[in-house]
Amino acid sequence: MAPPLTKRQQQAAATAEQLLAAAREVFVTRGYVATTVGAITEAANTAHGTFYLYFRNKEDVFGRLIKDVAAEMYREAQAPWTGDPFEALELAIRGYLGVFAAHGGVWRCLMEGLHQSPVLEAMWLDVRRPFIDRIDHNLASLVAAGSVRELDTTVAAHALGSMVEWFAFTHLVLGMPPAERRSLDEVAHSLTDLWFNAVYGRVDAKGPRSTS
Amino acid sequence: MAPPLTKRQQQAAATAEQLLAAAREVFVTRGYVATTVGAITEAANTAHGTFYLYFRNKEDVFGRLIKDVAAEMYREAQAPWTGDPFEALELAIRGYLGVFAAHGGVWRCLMEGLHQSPVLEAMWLDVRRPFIDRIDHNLASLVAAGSVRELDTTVAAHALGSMVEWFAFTHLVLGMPPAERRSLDEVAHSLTDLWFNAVYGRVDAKGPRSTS
Amino acid sequence: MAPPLTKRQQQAAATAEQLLAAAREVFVTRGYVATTVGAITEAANTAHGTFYLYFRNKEDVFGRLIKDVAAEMYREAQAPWTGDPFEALELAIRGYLGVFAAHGGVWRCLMEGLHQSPVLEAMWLDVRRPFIDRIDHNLASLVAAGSVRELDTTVAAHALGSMVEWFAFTHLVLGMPPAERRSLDEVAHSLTDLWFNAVYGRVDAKGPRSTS
Amino acid sequence: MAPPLTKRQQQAAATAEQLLAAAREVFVTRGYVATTVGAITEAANTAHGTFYLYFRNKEDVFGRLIKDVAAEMYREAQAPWTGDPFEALELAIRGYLGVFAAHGGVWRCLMEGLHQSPVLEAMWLDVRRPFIDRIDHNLASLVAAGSVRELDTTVAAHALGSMVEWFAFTHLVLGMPPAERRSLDEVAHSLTDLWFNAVYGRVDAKGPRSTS
DNA sequence: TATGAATGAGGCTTCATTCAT
DNA sequence: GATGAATGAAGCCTCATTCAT
Repeated sequence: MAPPLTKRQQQAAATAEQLLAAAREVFVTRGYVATTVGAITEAANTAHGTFYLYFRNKEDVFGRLIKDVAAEMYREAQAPWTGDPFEALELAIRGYLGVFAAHGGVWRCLMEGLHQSPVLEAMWLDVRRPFIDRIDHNLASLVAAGSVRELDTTVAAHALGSMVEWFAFTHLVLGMPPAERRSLDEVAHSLTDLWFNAVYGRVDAKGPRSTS
Repeated sequence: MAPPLTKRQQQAAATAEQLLAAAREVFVTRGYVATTVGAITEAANTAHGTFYLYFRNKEDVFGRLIKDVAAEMYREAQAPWTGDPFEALELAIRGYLGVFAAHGGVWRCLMEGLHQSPVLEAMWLDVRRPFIDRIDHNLASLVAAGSVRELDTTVAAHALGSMVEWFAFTHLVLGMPPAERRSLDEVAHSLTDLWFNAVYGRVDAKGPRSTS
Repeated sequence: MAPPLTKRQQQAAATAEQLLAAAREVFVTRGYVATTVGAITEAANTAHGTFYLYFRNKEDVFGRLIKDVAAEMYREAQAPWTGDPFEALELAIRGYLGVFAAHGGVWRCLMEGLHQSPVLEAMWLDVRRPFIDRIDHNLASLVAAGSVRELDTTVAAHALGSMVEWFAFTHLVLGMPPAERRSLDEVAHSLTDLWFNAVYGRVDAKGPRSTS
Repeated sequence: MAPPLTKRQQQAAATAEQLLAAAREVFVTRGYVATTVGAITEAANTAHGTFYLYFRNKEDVFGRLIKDVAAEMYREAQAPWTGDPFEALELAIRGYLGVFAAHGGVWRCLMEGLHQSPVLEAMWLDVRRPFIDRIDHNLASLVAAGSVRELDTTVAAHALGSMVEWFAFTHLVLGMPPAERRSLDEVAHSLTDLWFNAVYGRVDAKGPRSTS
């Protein structure tokens, strides 16, 4: 099954891995812009030139890292979404926040790199898309089933995704105040509450008075 | 009251203004990282060295710009919030989106610069705070008045603010798809609908199952 | 007579040939300086290191190529030089121009490489020498036979050789204007006319004034 | 008349001159390809970065040098071309050879650089053109006056120019044998003799027999 | 023989910052 | 105040060459 690797190929793979790991390390600690190829090779204990055997440049390594890391993160963040809707949602949001808290450095770097090249921007949007699409799909099912009011599911999916994502970023990565005084569980509960009402709410546009 | 300015001081003030304007221009078109002091002085038609008479470095000018520009933008984005709650909210959100659409370059640069130094990060959070605080305050009033259910108004304020902010950024600045097929008004309406229900919703956690 | 080659030796010879052919190809298309060992091995479909099994470095391969290629070209350019002197000369010159036109890339590279190392310079001069010597020899015969005036045949040989060579290079390789509007035959005729008169001319230094 | 230069401008001009002189020195001794910006600034006793204040890169300095130096050389090589035609021609050729002998290093470098970029190639052709044009023009006058037979003056001008140029290069710069045993005067005389006969010759194409 | 991963020297270019004018 | 020439550190990238497999 596994292609038989020669010793050379193993060596090479190991070097690539070493560089990738070093790159991740350096990116996380110094940020995207401040990271230099020299810093990466130094951390990887390889010659400077070795880097260019495996990557075209900084953007290139970062791109590969994004694909690996971000995909892994969005995956990790996806709870099963079965059983009681509220609980399922809460679990998912809690998972997402957990990932953010655990991989803050990566996330911060990703958010930074995003601005440094159209390629990385596109890459990020690509990695993020499935996450949003999943929300969209779920909302569409609910609307189709008549469980929730008519709504523009695509905009809603992006908006709700953005809510959690940007809240998580500003609080868990940038460390804004509320996060400090509340547990992840409390925050997750609040976010779920908002999301849940935003979706299942029956308040019509003319105001709260008509609420059942 | 105002101390009479000497000719020199007027000159100096004019030069500073010139540099500031040029910096804004350059930051917006090239982005934070790609902007160089040389590009700014060139755009300002001043000598390279003149820059350092007024600013310590790039971070310094940018900091001053943030204070001016971002504050102005968050201010511009604030509708009066009177009359019918839904309409007031919609107006506010619509205003916010409008500002984003109009000043995309500034926002993009702001979001980018944010990641380039702790000082700028703090500055951005400072500029942003009043915007969130205002939401928090409004929510708190509603809760106090019993108009809406009990909720963690601070977390909610951050979450809702994040929702609009990050949605606006990804769509109006990065140009994600939904924005292309919907008018600002439509998007504003959808966001308002979500926000409104999130706040005024009465769906309790155990509820939706019974609504289906 | 020929020592029977082992399988290995055949292999090796084939590889060397492959590299040589690839080198020629690459040199012609990229020029001497721009050619890298990597480009050669890539074109030859061999490992990078294999190159060093057969050549010391770029200069080395190029040297061998010169010997093969340039000698072949100078040979190709030599018409038999029998029969009517003018026609023989014209044929020879026409042949020379033809070779230049056909192998422009090789010449260009040769002329370039020439400047990159004393060794290559000497090599080129060596390859070129027979070509000049032949002219010298022919001129000497003519002088000895009294068919042409006394002249420094060696200088004349170099001068006339240079005339054709450099004209051919500037026009057929660098593409200077006259070449574009004249056929090779026309140019060859003009050159032959000049050469012929230069050699067979009887105009003495004091003469032309009386011809006017 | 002279624009009054401030001290600063004088300084700057001096630096530029320093760099230019250093560049010339380095180019001549190391050749075009082997010359590095670092070597130039070192020779000029300036910081590495200073170079880029005055030139875009190596090609750029070289281009400016060509314009200065080569033009100067072609100019120096132009004798008045009056009085006795043979003597005038001999003088011109002698001057040309003298220039080559004196500025061999520059010429060698020029011939080398020529191959390293289309821009430099074009530049060389431009500098050279007037030299060829002048010959063409003179030949055309002679033909018009009936002093010489009908001939393709343009091709002849290029050919004769090439003869002297390439002979000079191979002998005075590359140091081919004949130059070592003959004085510049002797060589000039031989070249003039060839040129003169090539132009004023009346030998018709069918061979020496019909010569007057 | 052949391979190709690894090395590291070397050249290029940009720019923030200083300082004499 | 304003100028702009000069500096030199810092990053980028390429390649010739070696050597263990």
